[in-house]
Amino acid sequence: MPKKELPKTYAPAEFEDRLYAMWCERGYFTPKYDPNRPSYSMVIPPPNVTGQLHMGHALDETLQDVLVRTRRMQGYNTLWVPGTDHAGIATQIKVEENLRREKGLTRHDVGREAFLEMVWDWKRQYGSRIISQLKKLGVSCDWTRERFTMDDNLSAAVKRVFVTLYDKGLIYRGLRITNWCPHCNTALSDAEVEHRDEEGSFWHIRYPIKGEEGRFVTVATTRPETILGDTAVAVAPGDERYADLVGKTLVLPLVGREIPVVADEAVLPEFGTGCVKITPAHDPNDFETGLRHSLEVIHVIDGTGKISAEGKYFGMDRFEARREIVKDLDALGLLVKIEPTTHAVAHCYRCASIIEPLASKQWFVAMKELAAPAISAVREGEIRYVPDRFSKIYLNWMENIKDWCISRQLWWGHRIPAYYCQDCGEVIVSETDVTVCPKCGSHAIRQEDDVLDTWFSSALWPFSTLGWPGDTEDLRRYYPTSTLVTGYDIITFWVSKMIFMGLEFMDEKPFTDVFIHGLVRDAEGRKMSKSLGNGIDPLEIISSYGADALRFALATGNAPGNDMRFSVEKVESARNFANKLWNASRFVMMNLTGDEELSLPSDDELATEDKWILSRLNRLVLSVTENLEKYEVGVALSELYDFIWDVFCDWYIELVKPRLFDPESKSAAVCRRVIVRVLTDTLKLLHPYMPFITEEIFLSLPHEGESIMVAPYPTACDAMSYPSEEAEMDRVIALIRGIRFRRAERNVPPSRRTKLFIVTKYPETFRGAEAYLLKLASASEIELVDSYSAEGAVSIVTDAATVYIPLSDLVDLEKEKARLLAELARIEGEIKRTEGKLANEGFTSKAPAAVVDGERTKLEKYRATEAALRETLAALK
RNA sequence: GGAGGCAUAGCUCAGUUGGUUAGAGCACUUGCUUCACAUGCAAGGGGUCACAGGUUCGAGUCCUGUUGUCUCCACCA
Repeated sequence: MPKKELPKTYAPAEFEDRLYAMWCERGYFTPKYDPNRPSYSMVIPPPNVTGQLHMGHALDETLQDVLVRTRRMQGYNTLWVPGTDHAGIATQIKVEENLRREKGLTRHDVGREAFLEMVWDWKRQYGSRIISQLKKLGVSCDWTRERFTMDDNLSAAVKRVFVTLYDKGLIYRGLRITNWCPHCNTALSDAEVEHRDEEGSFWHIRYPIKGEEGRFVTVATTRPETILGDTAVAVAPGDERYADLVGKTLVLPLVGREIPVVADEAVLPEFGTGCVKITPAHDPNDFETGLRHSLEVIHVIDGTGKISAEGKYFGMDRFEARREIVKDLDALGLLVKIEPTTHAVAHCYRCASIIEPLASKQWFVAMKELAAPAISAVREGEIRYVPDRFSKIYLNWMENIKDWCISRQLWWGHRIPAYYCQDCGEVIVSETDVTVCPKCGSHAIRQEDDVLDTWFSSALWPFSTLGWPGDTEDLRRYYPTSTLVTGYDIITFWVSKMIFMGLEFMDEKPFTDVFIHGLVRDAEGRKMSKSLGNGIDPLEIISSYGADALRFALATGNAPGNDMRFSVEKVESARNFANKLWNASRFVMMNLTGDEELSLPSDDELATEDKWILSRLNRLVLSVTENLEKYEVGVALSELYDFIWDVFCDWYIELVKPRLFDPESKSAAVCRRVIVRVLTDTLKLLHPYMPFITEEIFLSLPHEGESIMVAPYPTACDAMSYPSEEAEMDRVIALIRGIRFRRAERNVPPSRRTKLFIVTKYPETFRGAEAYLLKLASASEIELVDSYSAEGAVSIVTDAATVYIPLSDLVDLEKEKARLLAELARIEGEIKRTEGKLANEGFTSKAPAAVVDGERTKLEKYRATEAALRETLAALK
């Protein structure tokens, strides 16, 4: 392998795109299936096809890529399926807005066919944008398997599922109150509605009792305009105040309709006036009440939010009508009072319009039967949420589930495969187009106009992307998938639906682990949003700092499931880390001959610090691997950070510089092999997090294989464990730190090198450490002595050694004594505490042996330090 | 109304089944143009782990309550 050199500065823009193109060209992202190896598969949570990459995606994809790249290096058949979602409402609204802006037209002006063609055009134009943005992040999805929820095969899956559920009686069509958005002009599922507390008014209105001149019933309402659709007034069954009213007839003000007073258990006597006006067509509770009392359903507001009831208010906007009606009631003397109140108002999650509850015919999935296995799969641990607390959220929702409204009055989406015979009224549900009525033979067939909820198709994503309803190799190899990575905000929308659909149609869970992460917030903790304008564009971060720095910033410093604050400072810090690694690698390369053997030297050739770093590396491998198994992505990464920066750069490299600067020596040759191994293994561990920089360095180092991406992941082994060398180096490091501290405290300039007199019971260790002390502790000379007169010297006492630095000009005898006494007092405190612990029966008998041993070792060290301190103090007198 | 999260250094956050003297990054102080890196090196200061009880040999960690804060769910007209 020829010697290569890295450019002086870390400039990610110069190699990230090049490396990504190389990986793609070589097909590394596409698994080469080996039946003897286990599979690890994931499906991407499909971003909206017309969307743009935001920080939430960046976090989600980074975490997935970390898992996938690790498994791939570990030798699994690793598949990560990418794709996009057609995102019904979001996409349709975008195209509609475009149409209005450019041509001043609505979708109705151009018609269904032409409009859909426009959406497809839009999709063709912008659908690849989010994909290319994902690629900038470095994600290792198998692009040969890219899917779209409206691909032919995925649409076929949707039809198959719809028809099957319908045939089983689990899909039905019914008149229900649905959340209607007058702006988007469609029904919404409960999940698509956001409730916000708002200031409003409580209007108390009198309804005259028929035949009893001057007697009224007073109702309280927050929506007086719905009075037009009232078909009853209800009171609580046991309410004595109104017991005599039940069964009487009221005359509806402004309308004149006669309506009954009924007793209904849904009424809370203590709330409002205890009398509730019932508007079955425009309120979910009232609808239910209406069913119980066979009340008429009278629509008075249409889908655009305008009054549809004949009469004075016809055609008015609902809020205008409200004002008019209140005014008119007041004029009639029927308005008793207006009470200010706060109440939850439903808004469309897309356009924020106030939702109008509307009774209409919609398609529903009956959820009870489907939910049961989905509940037990999680309850029995077949599917595991990480962190576990999210299973509570899931179960709570699943156990209280209501039927799922799946029809949407949109054009963009999967058109419901139901057909109506115009002649005999037959409803036909079929996977194939229907042109003839099977019942009456009529050709007057019309397909349902509505399309399905977007989540209907994404619920099938884990198996539809693998080829279902076909019987494919991919399904056999990669289903169920291993891990689903997503944010907690989408558990009820999506995760839950995949679970019951997977169990129903595959007879098997769609994934084993659900790894949940939090939301990315801005530096002030606010949600990033377009309207606030506080969003940070991941692509801008990538172009200024590199994808690796962004990935690092997102993957570190927060625990699973917790929200994180994102700031440019974090990215800068990540970039600095990359730069550190870059420069350490440059240093290593500068000192290589380029033809180093990649095997490690034998044990007896290794220096103490070599064994120390190899042993530390071995522990790092173990710990990083274990943490990744537990999805402790952030912990694993911070361990890598500490190892690379503190252990490798600040200590190992500094320790071995003298050896490397004498390139002809045998010792240098040994060191070169060790340092290449340590750096390479560290790069491999880091690669899943920072794929680009690690690849760029890996390829510049002497290496085996053509890419770090497909290099085997390091494994820990006992042969690489050197506990006694670790202990030895720790003694030396502790002493060097002590010397540096005292020198800094005494303001000894770095240029002033000093002789060290060392008293120790580990003479071999410190004789062997002479070179380290000369270099890292600004020593001019080392002498091991049996004792030393402390006068005129600064002393450093550790449990392993006492060092005296003759600095008579800088030493204040009294201060030195006071310092040693303070140190002694502290150590004595520690001894007392530790002794107390060890004298405690309960502790020694109940605590684990390792903990007790730890305390004993500690005590020994304290005692050694105490003895050394006393000796030094004695020598001072 | 129900459920859940969070509360640890000036700031942002780690702290994995309870077990050394509670950690990191940023910020701060001091000293360094040391030939990989000033996007750096060395050293340092800084915490009553929100509060009150409890369990335990031992609690930042487990339990109960209180306070503050955020989020989700929910039809009180």
